[in-house]
Amino acid sequence: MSGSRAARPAVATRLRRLRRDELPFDTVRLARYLIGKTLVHVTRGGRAVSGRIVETEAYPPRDPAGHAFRGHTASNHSLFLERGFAYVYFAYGSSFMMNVSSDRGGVGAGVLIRALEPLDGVALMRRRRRRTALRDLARGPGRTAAALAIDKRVDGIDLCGRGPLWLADAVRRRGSISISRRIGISRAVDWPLRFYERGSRFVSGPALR
DNA sequence: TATGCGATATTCT
DNA sequence: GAATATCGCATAG
Repeated sequence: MSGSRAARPAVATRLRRLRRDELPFDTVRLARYLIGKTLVHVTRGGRAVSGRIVETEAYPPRDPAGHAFRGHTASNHSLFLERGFAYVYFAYGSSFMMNVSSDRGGVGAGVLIRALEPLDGVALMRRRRRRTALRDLARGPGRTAAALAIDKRVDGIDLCGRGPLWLADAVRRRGSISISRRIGISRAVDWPLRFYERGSRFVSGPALR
């Protein structure tokens, strides 16, 4: 039931925030780098919700499947920021999705955050996501945004700054990284640009192994 | 577990 | 008007 207010200690708010100079410029390297790191969102009331990043997808410069492919527009502006900013968009009439901008300013590229292993604020995530199993709270990009209450309001925010949404160090050493094709796209479908922690039950897509 | 399908809003054509 | 970096429910096996 939702009455589990056994407030677990907030792990993520004690983690060191990532500095921009630690983030790789290269989109693929950034996508790999982010596996195992922590994403934290503190909303009104100071409640922290966080998770371990277990799945990412790279959308490098000149990628036909990337939202920046047709050039700079008002809606994809955040993809053109320097690395470490949030690009949030709304798709399919129901889901927000978050990217971490990559590469240098003026270059449109980013890393889609596809799945998290919940850490802090599980009760709050459950409330936002309805009665869902722990495994499904943030398994998929739309679910991740919903669980963390990520929407257009945080588009363009600096994930290496002092704002309410940020990237932090890993809570523990990560497992090895597996690679696959990306999910849900129709162009450049064969490019091996999806990365996930091998064996994690919190990864989206068909059950692994 | 796997597959299929409808819903839904924003963006670009 | 078409397409979409998805989700949740339904159904079958």
